[in-house]
Amino acid sequence: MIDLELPAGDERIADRIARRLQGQILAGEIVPGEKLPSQRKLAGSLGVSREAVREAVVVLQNHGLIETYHGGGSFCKNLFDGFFELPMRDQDQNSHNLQCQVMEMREVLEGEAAYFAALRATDNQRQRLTAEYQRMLERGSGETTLKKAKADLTFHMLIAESSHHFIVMSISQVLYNKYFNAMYGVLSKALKKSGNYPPKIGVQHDQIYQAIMDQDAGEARKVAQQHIRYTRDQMLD
Amino acid sequence: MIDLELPAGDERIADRIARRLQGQILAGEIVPGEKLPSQRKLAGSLGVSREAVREAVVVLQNHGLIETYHGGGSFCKNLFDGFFELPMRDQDQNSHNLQCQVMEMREVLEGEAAYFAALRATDNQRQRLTAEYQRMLERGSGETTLKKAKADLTFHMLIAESSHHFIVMSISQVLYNKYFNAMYGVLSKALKKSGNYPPKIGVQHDQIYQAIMDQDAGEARKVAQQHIRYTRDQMLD
DNA sequence: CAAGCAAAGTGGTCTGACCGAAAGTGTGGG
DNA sequence: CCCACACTTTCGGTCAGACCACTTTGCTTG
Repeated sequence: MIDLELPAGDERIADRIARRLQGQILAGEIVPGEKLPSQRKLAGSLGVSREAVREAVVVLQNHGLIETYHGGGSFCKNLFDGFFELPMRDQDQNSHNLQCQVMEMREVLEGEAAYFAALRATDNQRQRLTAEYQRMLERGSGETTLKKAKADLTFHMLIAESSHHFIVMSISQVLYNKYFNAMYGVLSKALKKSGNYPPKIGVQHDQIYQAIMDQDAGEARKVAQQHIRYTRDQMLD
Repeated sequence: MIDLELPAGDERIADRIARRLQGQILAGEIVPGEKLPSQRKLAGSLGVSREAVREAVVVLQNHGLIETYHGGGSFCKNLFDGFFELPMRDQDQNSHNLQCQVMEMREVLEGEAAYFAALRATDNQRQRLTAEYQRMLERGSGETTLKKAKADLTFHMLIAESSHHFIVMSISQVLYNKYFNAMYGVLSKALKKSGNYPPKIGVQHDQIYQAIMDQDAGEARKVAQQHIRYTRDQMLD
């Protein structure tokens, strides 16, 4: 029986197993495509119950490290397989719902961020905003959706920082960090609908940029909200 | 026994349960911080084994939606917890700057909360809102400022819950829990200026209440924002 | 009213079992 | 010799019941 008592004893056994297997995968002891030992064998060799192993398997599934087939076994996943199909997975009602909620929050949040950024952005932040905006213009097309999404995120995050508003910034960070996938999904949907990056989005980015530069806070809020609302509408059927 | 056969039958039961619970969380049926039914009760009410429920719980844990404690139960997690951590002493809560920012955030946040509450509040929530509103009316004066602040908080939190908007609810909770002192400070200042509880606040509460009851979402947002803006103005010198 | 203790509630783990799907095995006929 | 078919084994999915450890609750007692 293999010992896995190394970590603190107050950790769930399933998590210890999951960590152990994940370590083996990352260390290359288990190669992508390779079949894992059956749950019963793992349970036996580790000296734990099968349920503990099963919960560990669920953890690794959710981490995207393994795939299991009823009657077939569990297999180490190639992390690059399906890497480019990420946006369309999770097309269930829940993720659609979450995407809606994120965009609804962004509408007011980025409105405020733009408002305060117009009022309080420092010269340095104005320069960085200009630089980032130029980069977005130059690259324009010919980029992957993912890169566009990241550029979009950087632009909006810069605005949030420029707002000098602790709470707006904090919420923006959480939203961007935790729900990037949801936002990315929105962008993908919008892209698939209109064929390519809607030119209107470029115009809206320009309006936001100009309003902030002109220190026209009210206008900045208005166009920022319009921008998010437009993106959200693109997503809806 | 509750039916969860809706999705394709080839999906694991645990995933169906996880999706169901996630839906309830996003829809605001389970509020951040709220305790979930015990695994045994869930298993019983859904007509499945406890192991299936346990695996669903593991899924939601990995999604960061719930937290479970040995012997304590599982709780819906507030995803925004811990992100507003900033070295902040208690007296900082009285800083003019922070109070301003809290009220600025509240203005948009409670606007949205009222908007969605008008659209989606359940009958039960309408009743509770009515009851709470009645209590505020009856007690009117003769209370300490602290109690008024708490009643105010309860009223607004009830609206946030009625929004059935996971993100709006989460942010409201964090704001109310973390910055209650700051909000209390605002109210104190307003009180000291005008001598007593401004009657206009009562009128505004009534407007918000009525708009939600009338399911007039746009009006609800407008008057809620006016209410916060008015309170904030009272605070300013 | 407070402190301490017993009971109930709850998650964590184990055992054993059955089902259906997939994979492996052997046998028969071409 | 190879292929097709049926049988057996293996495997994951689900269920039932049990026991342990920890937390919460509530009641008793000082």
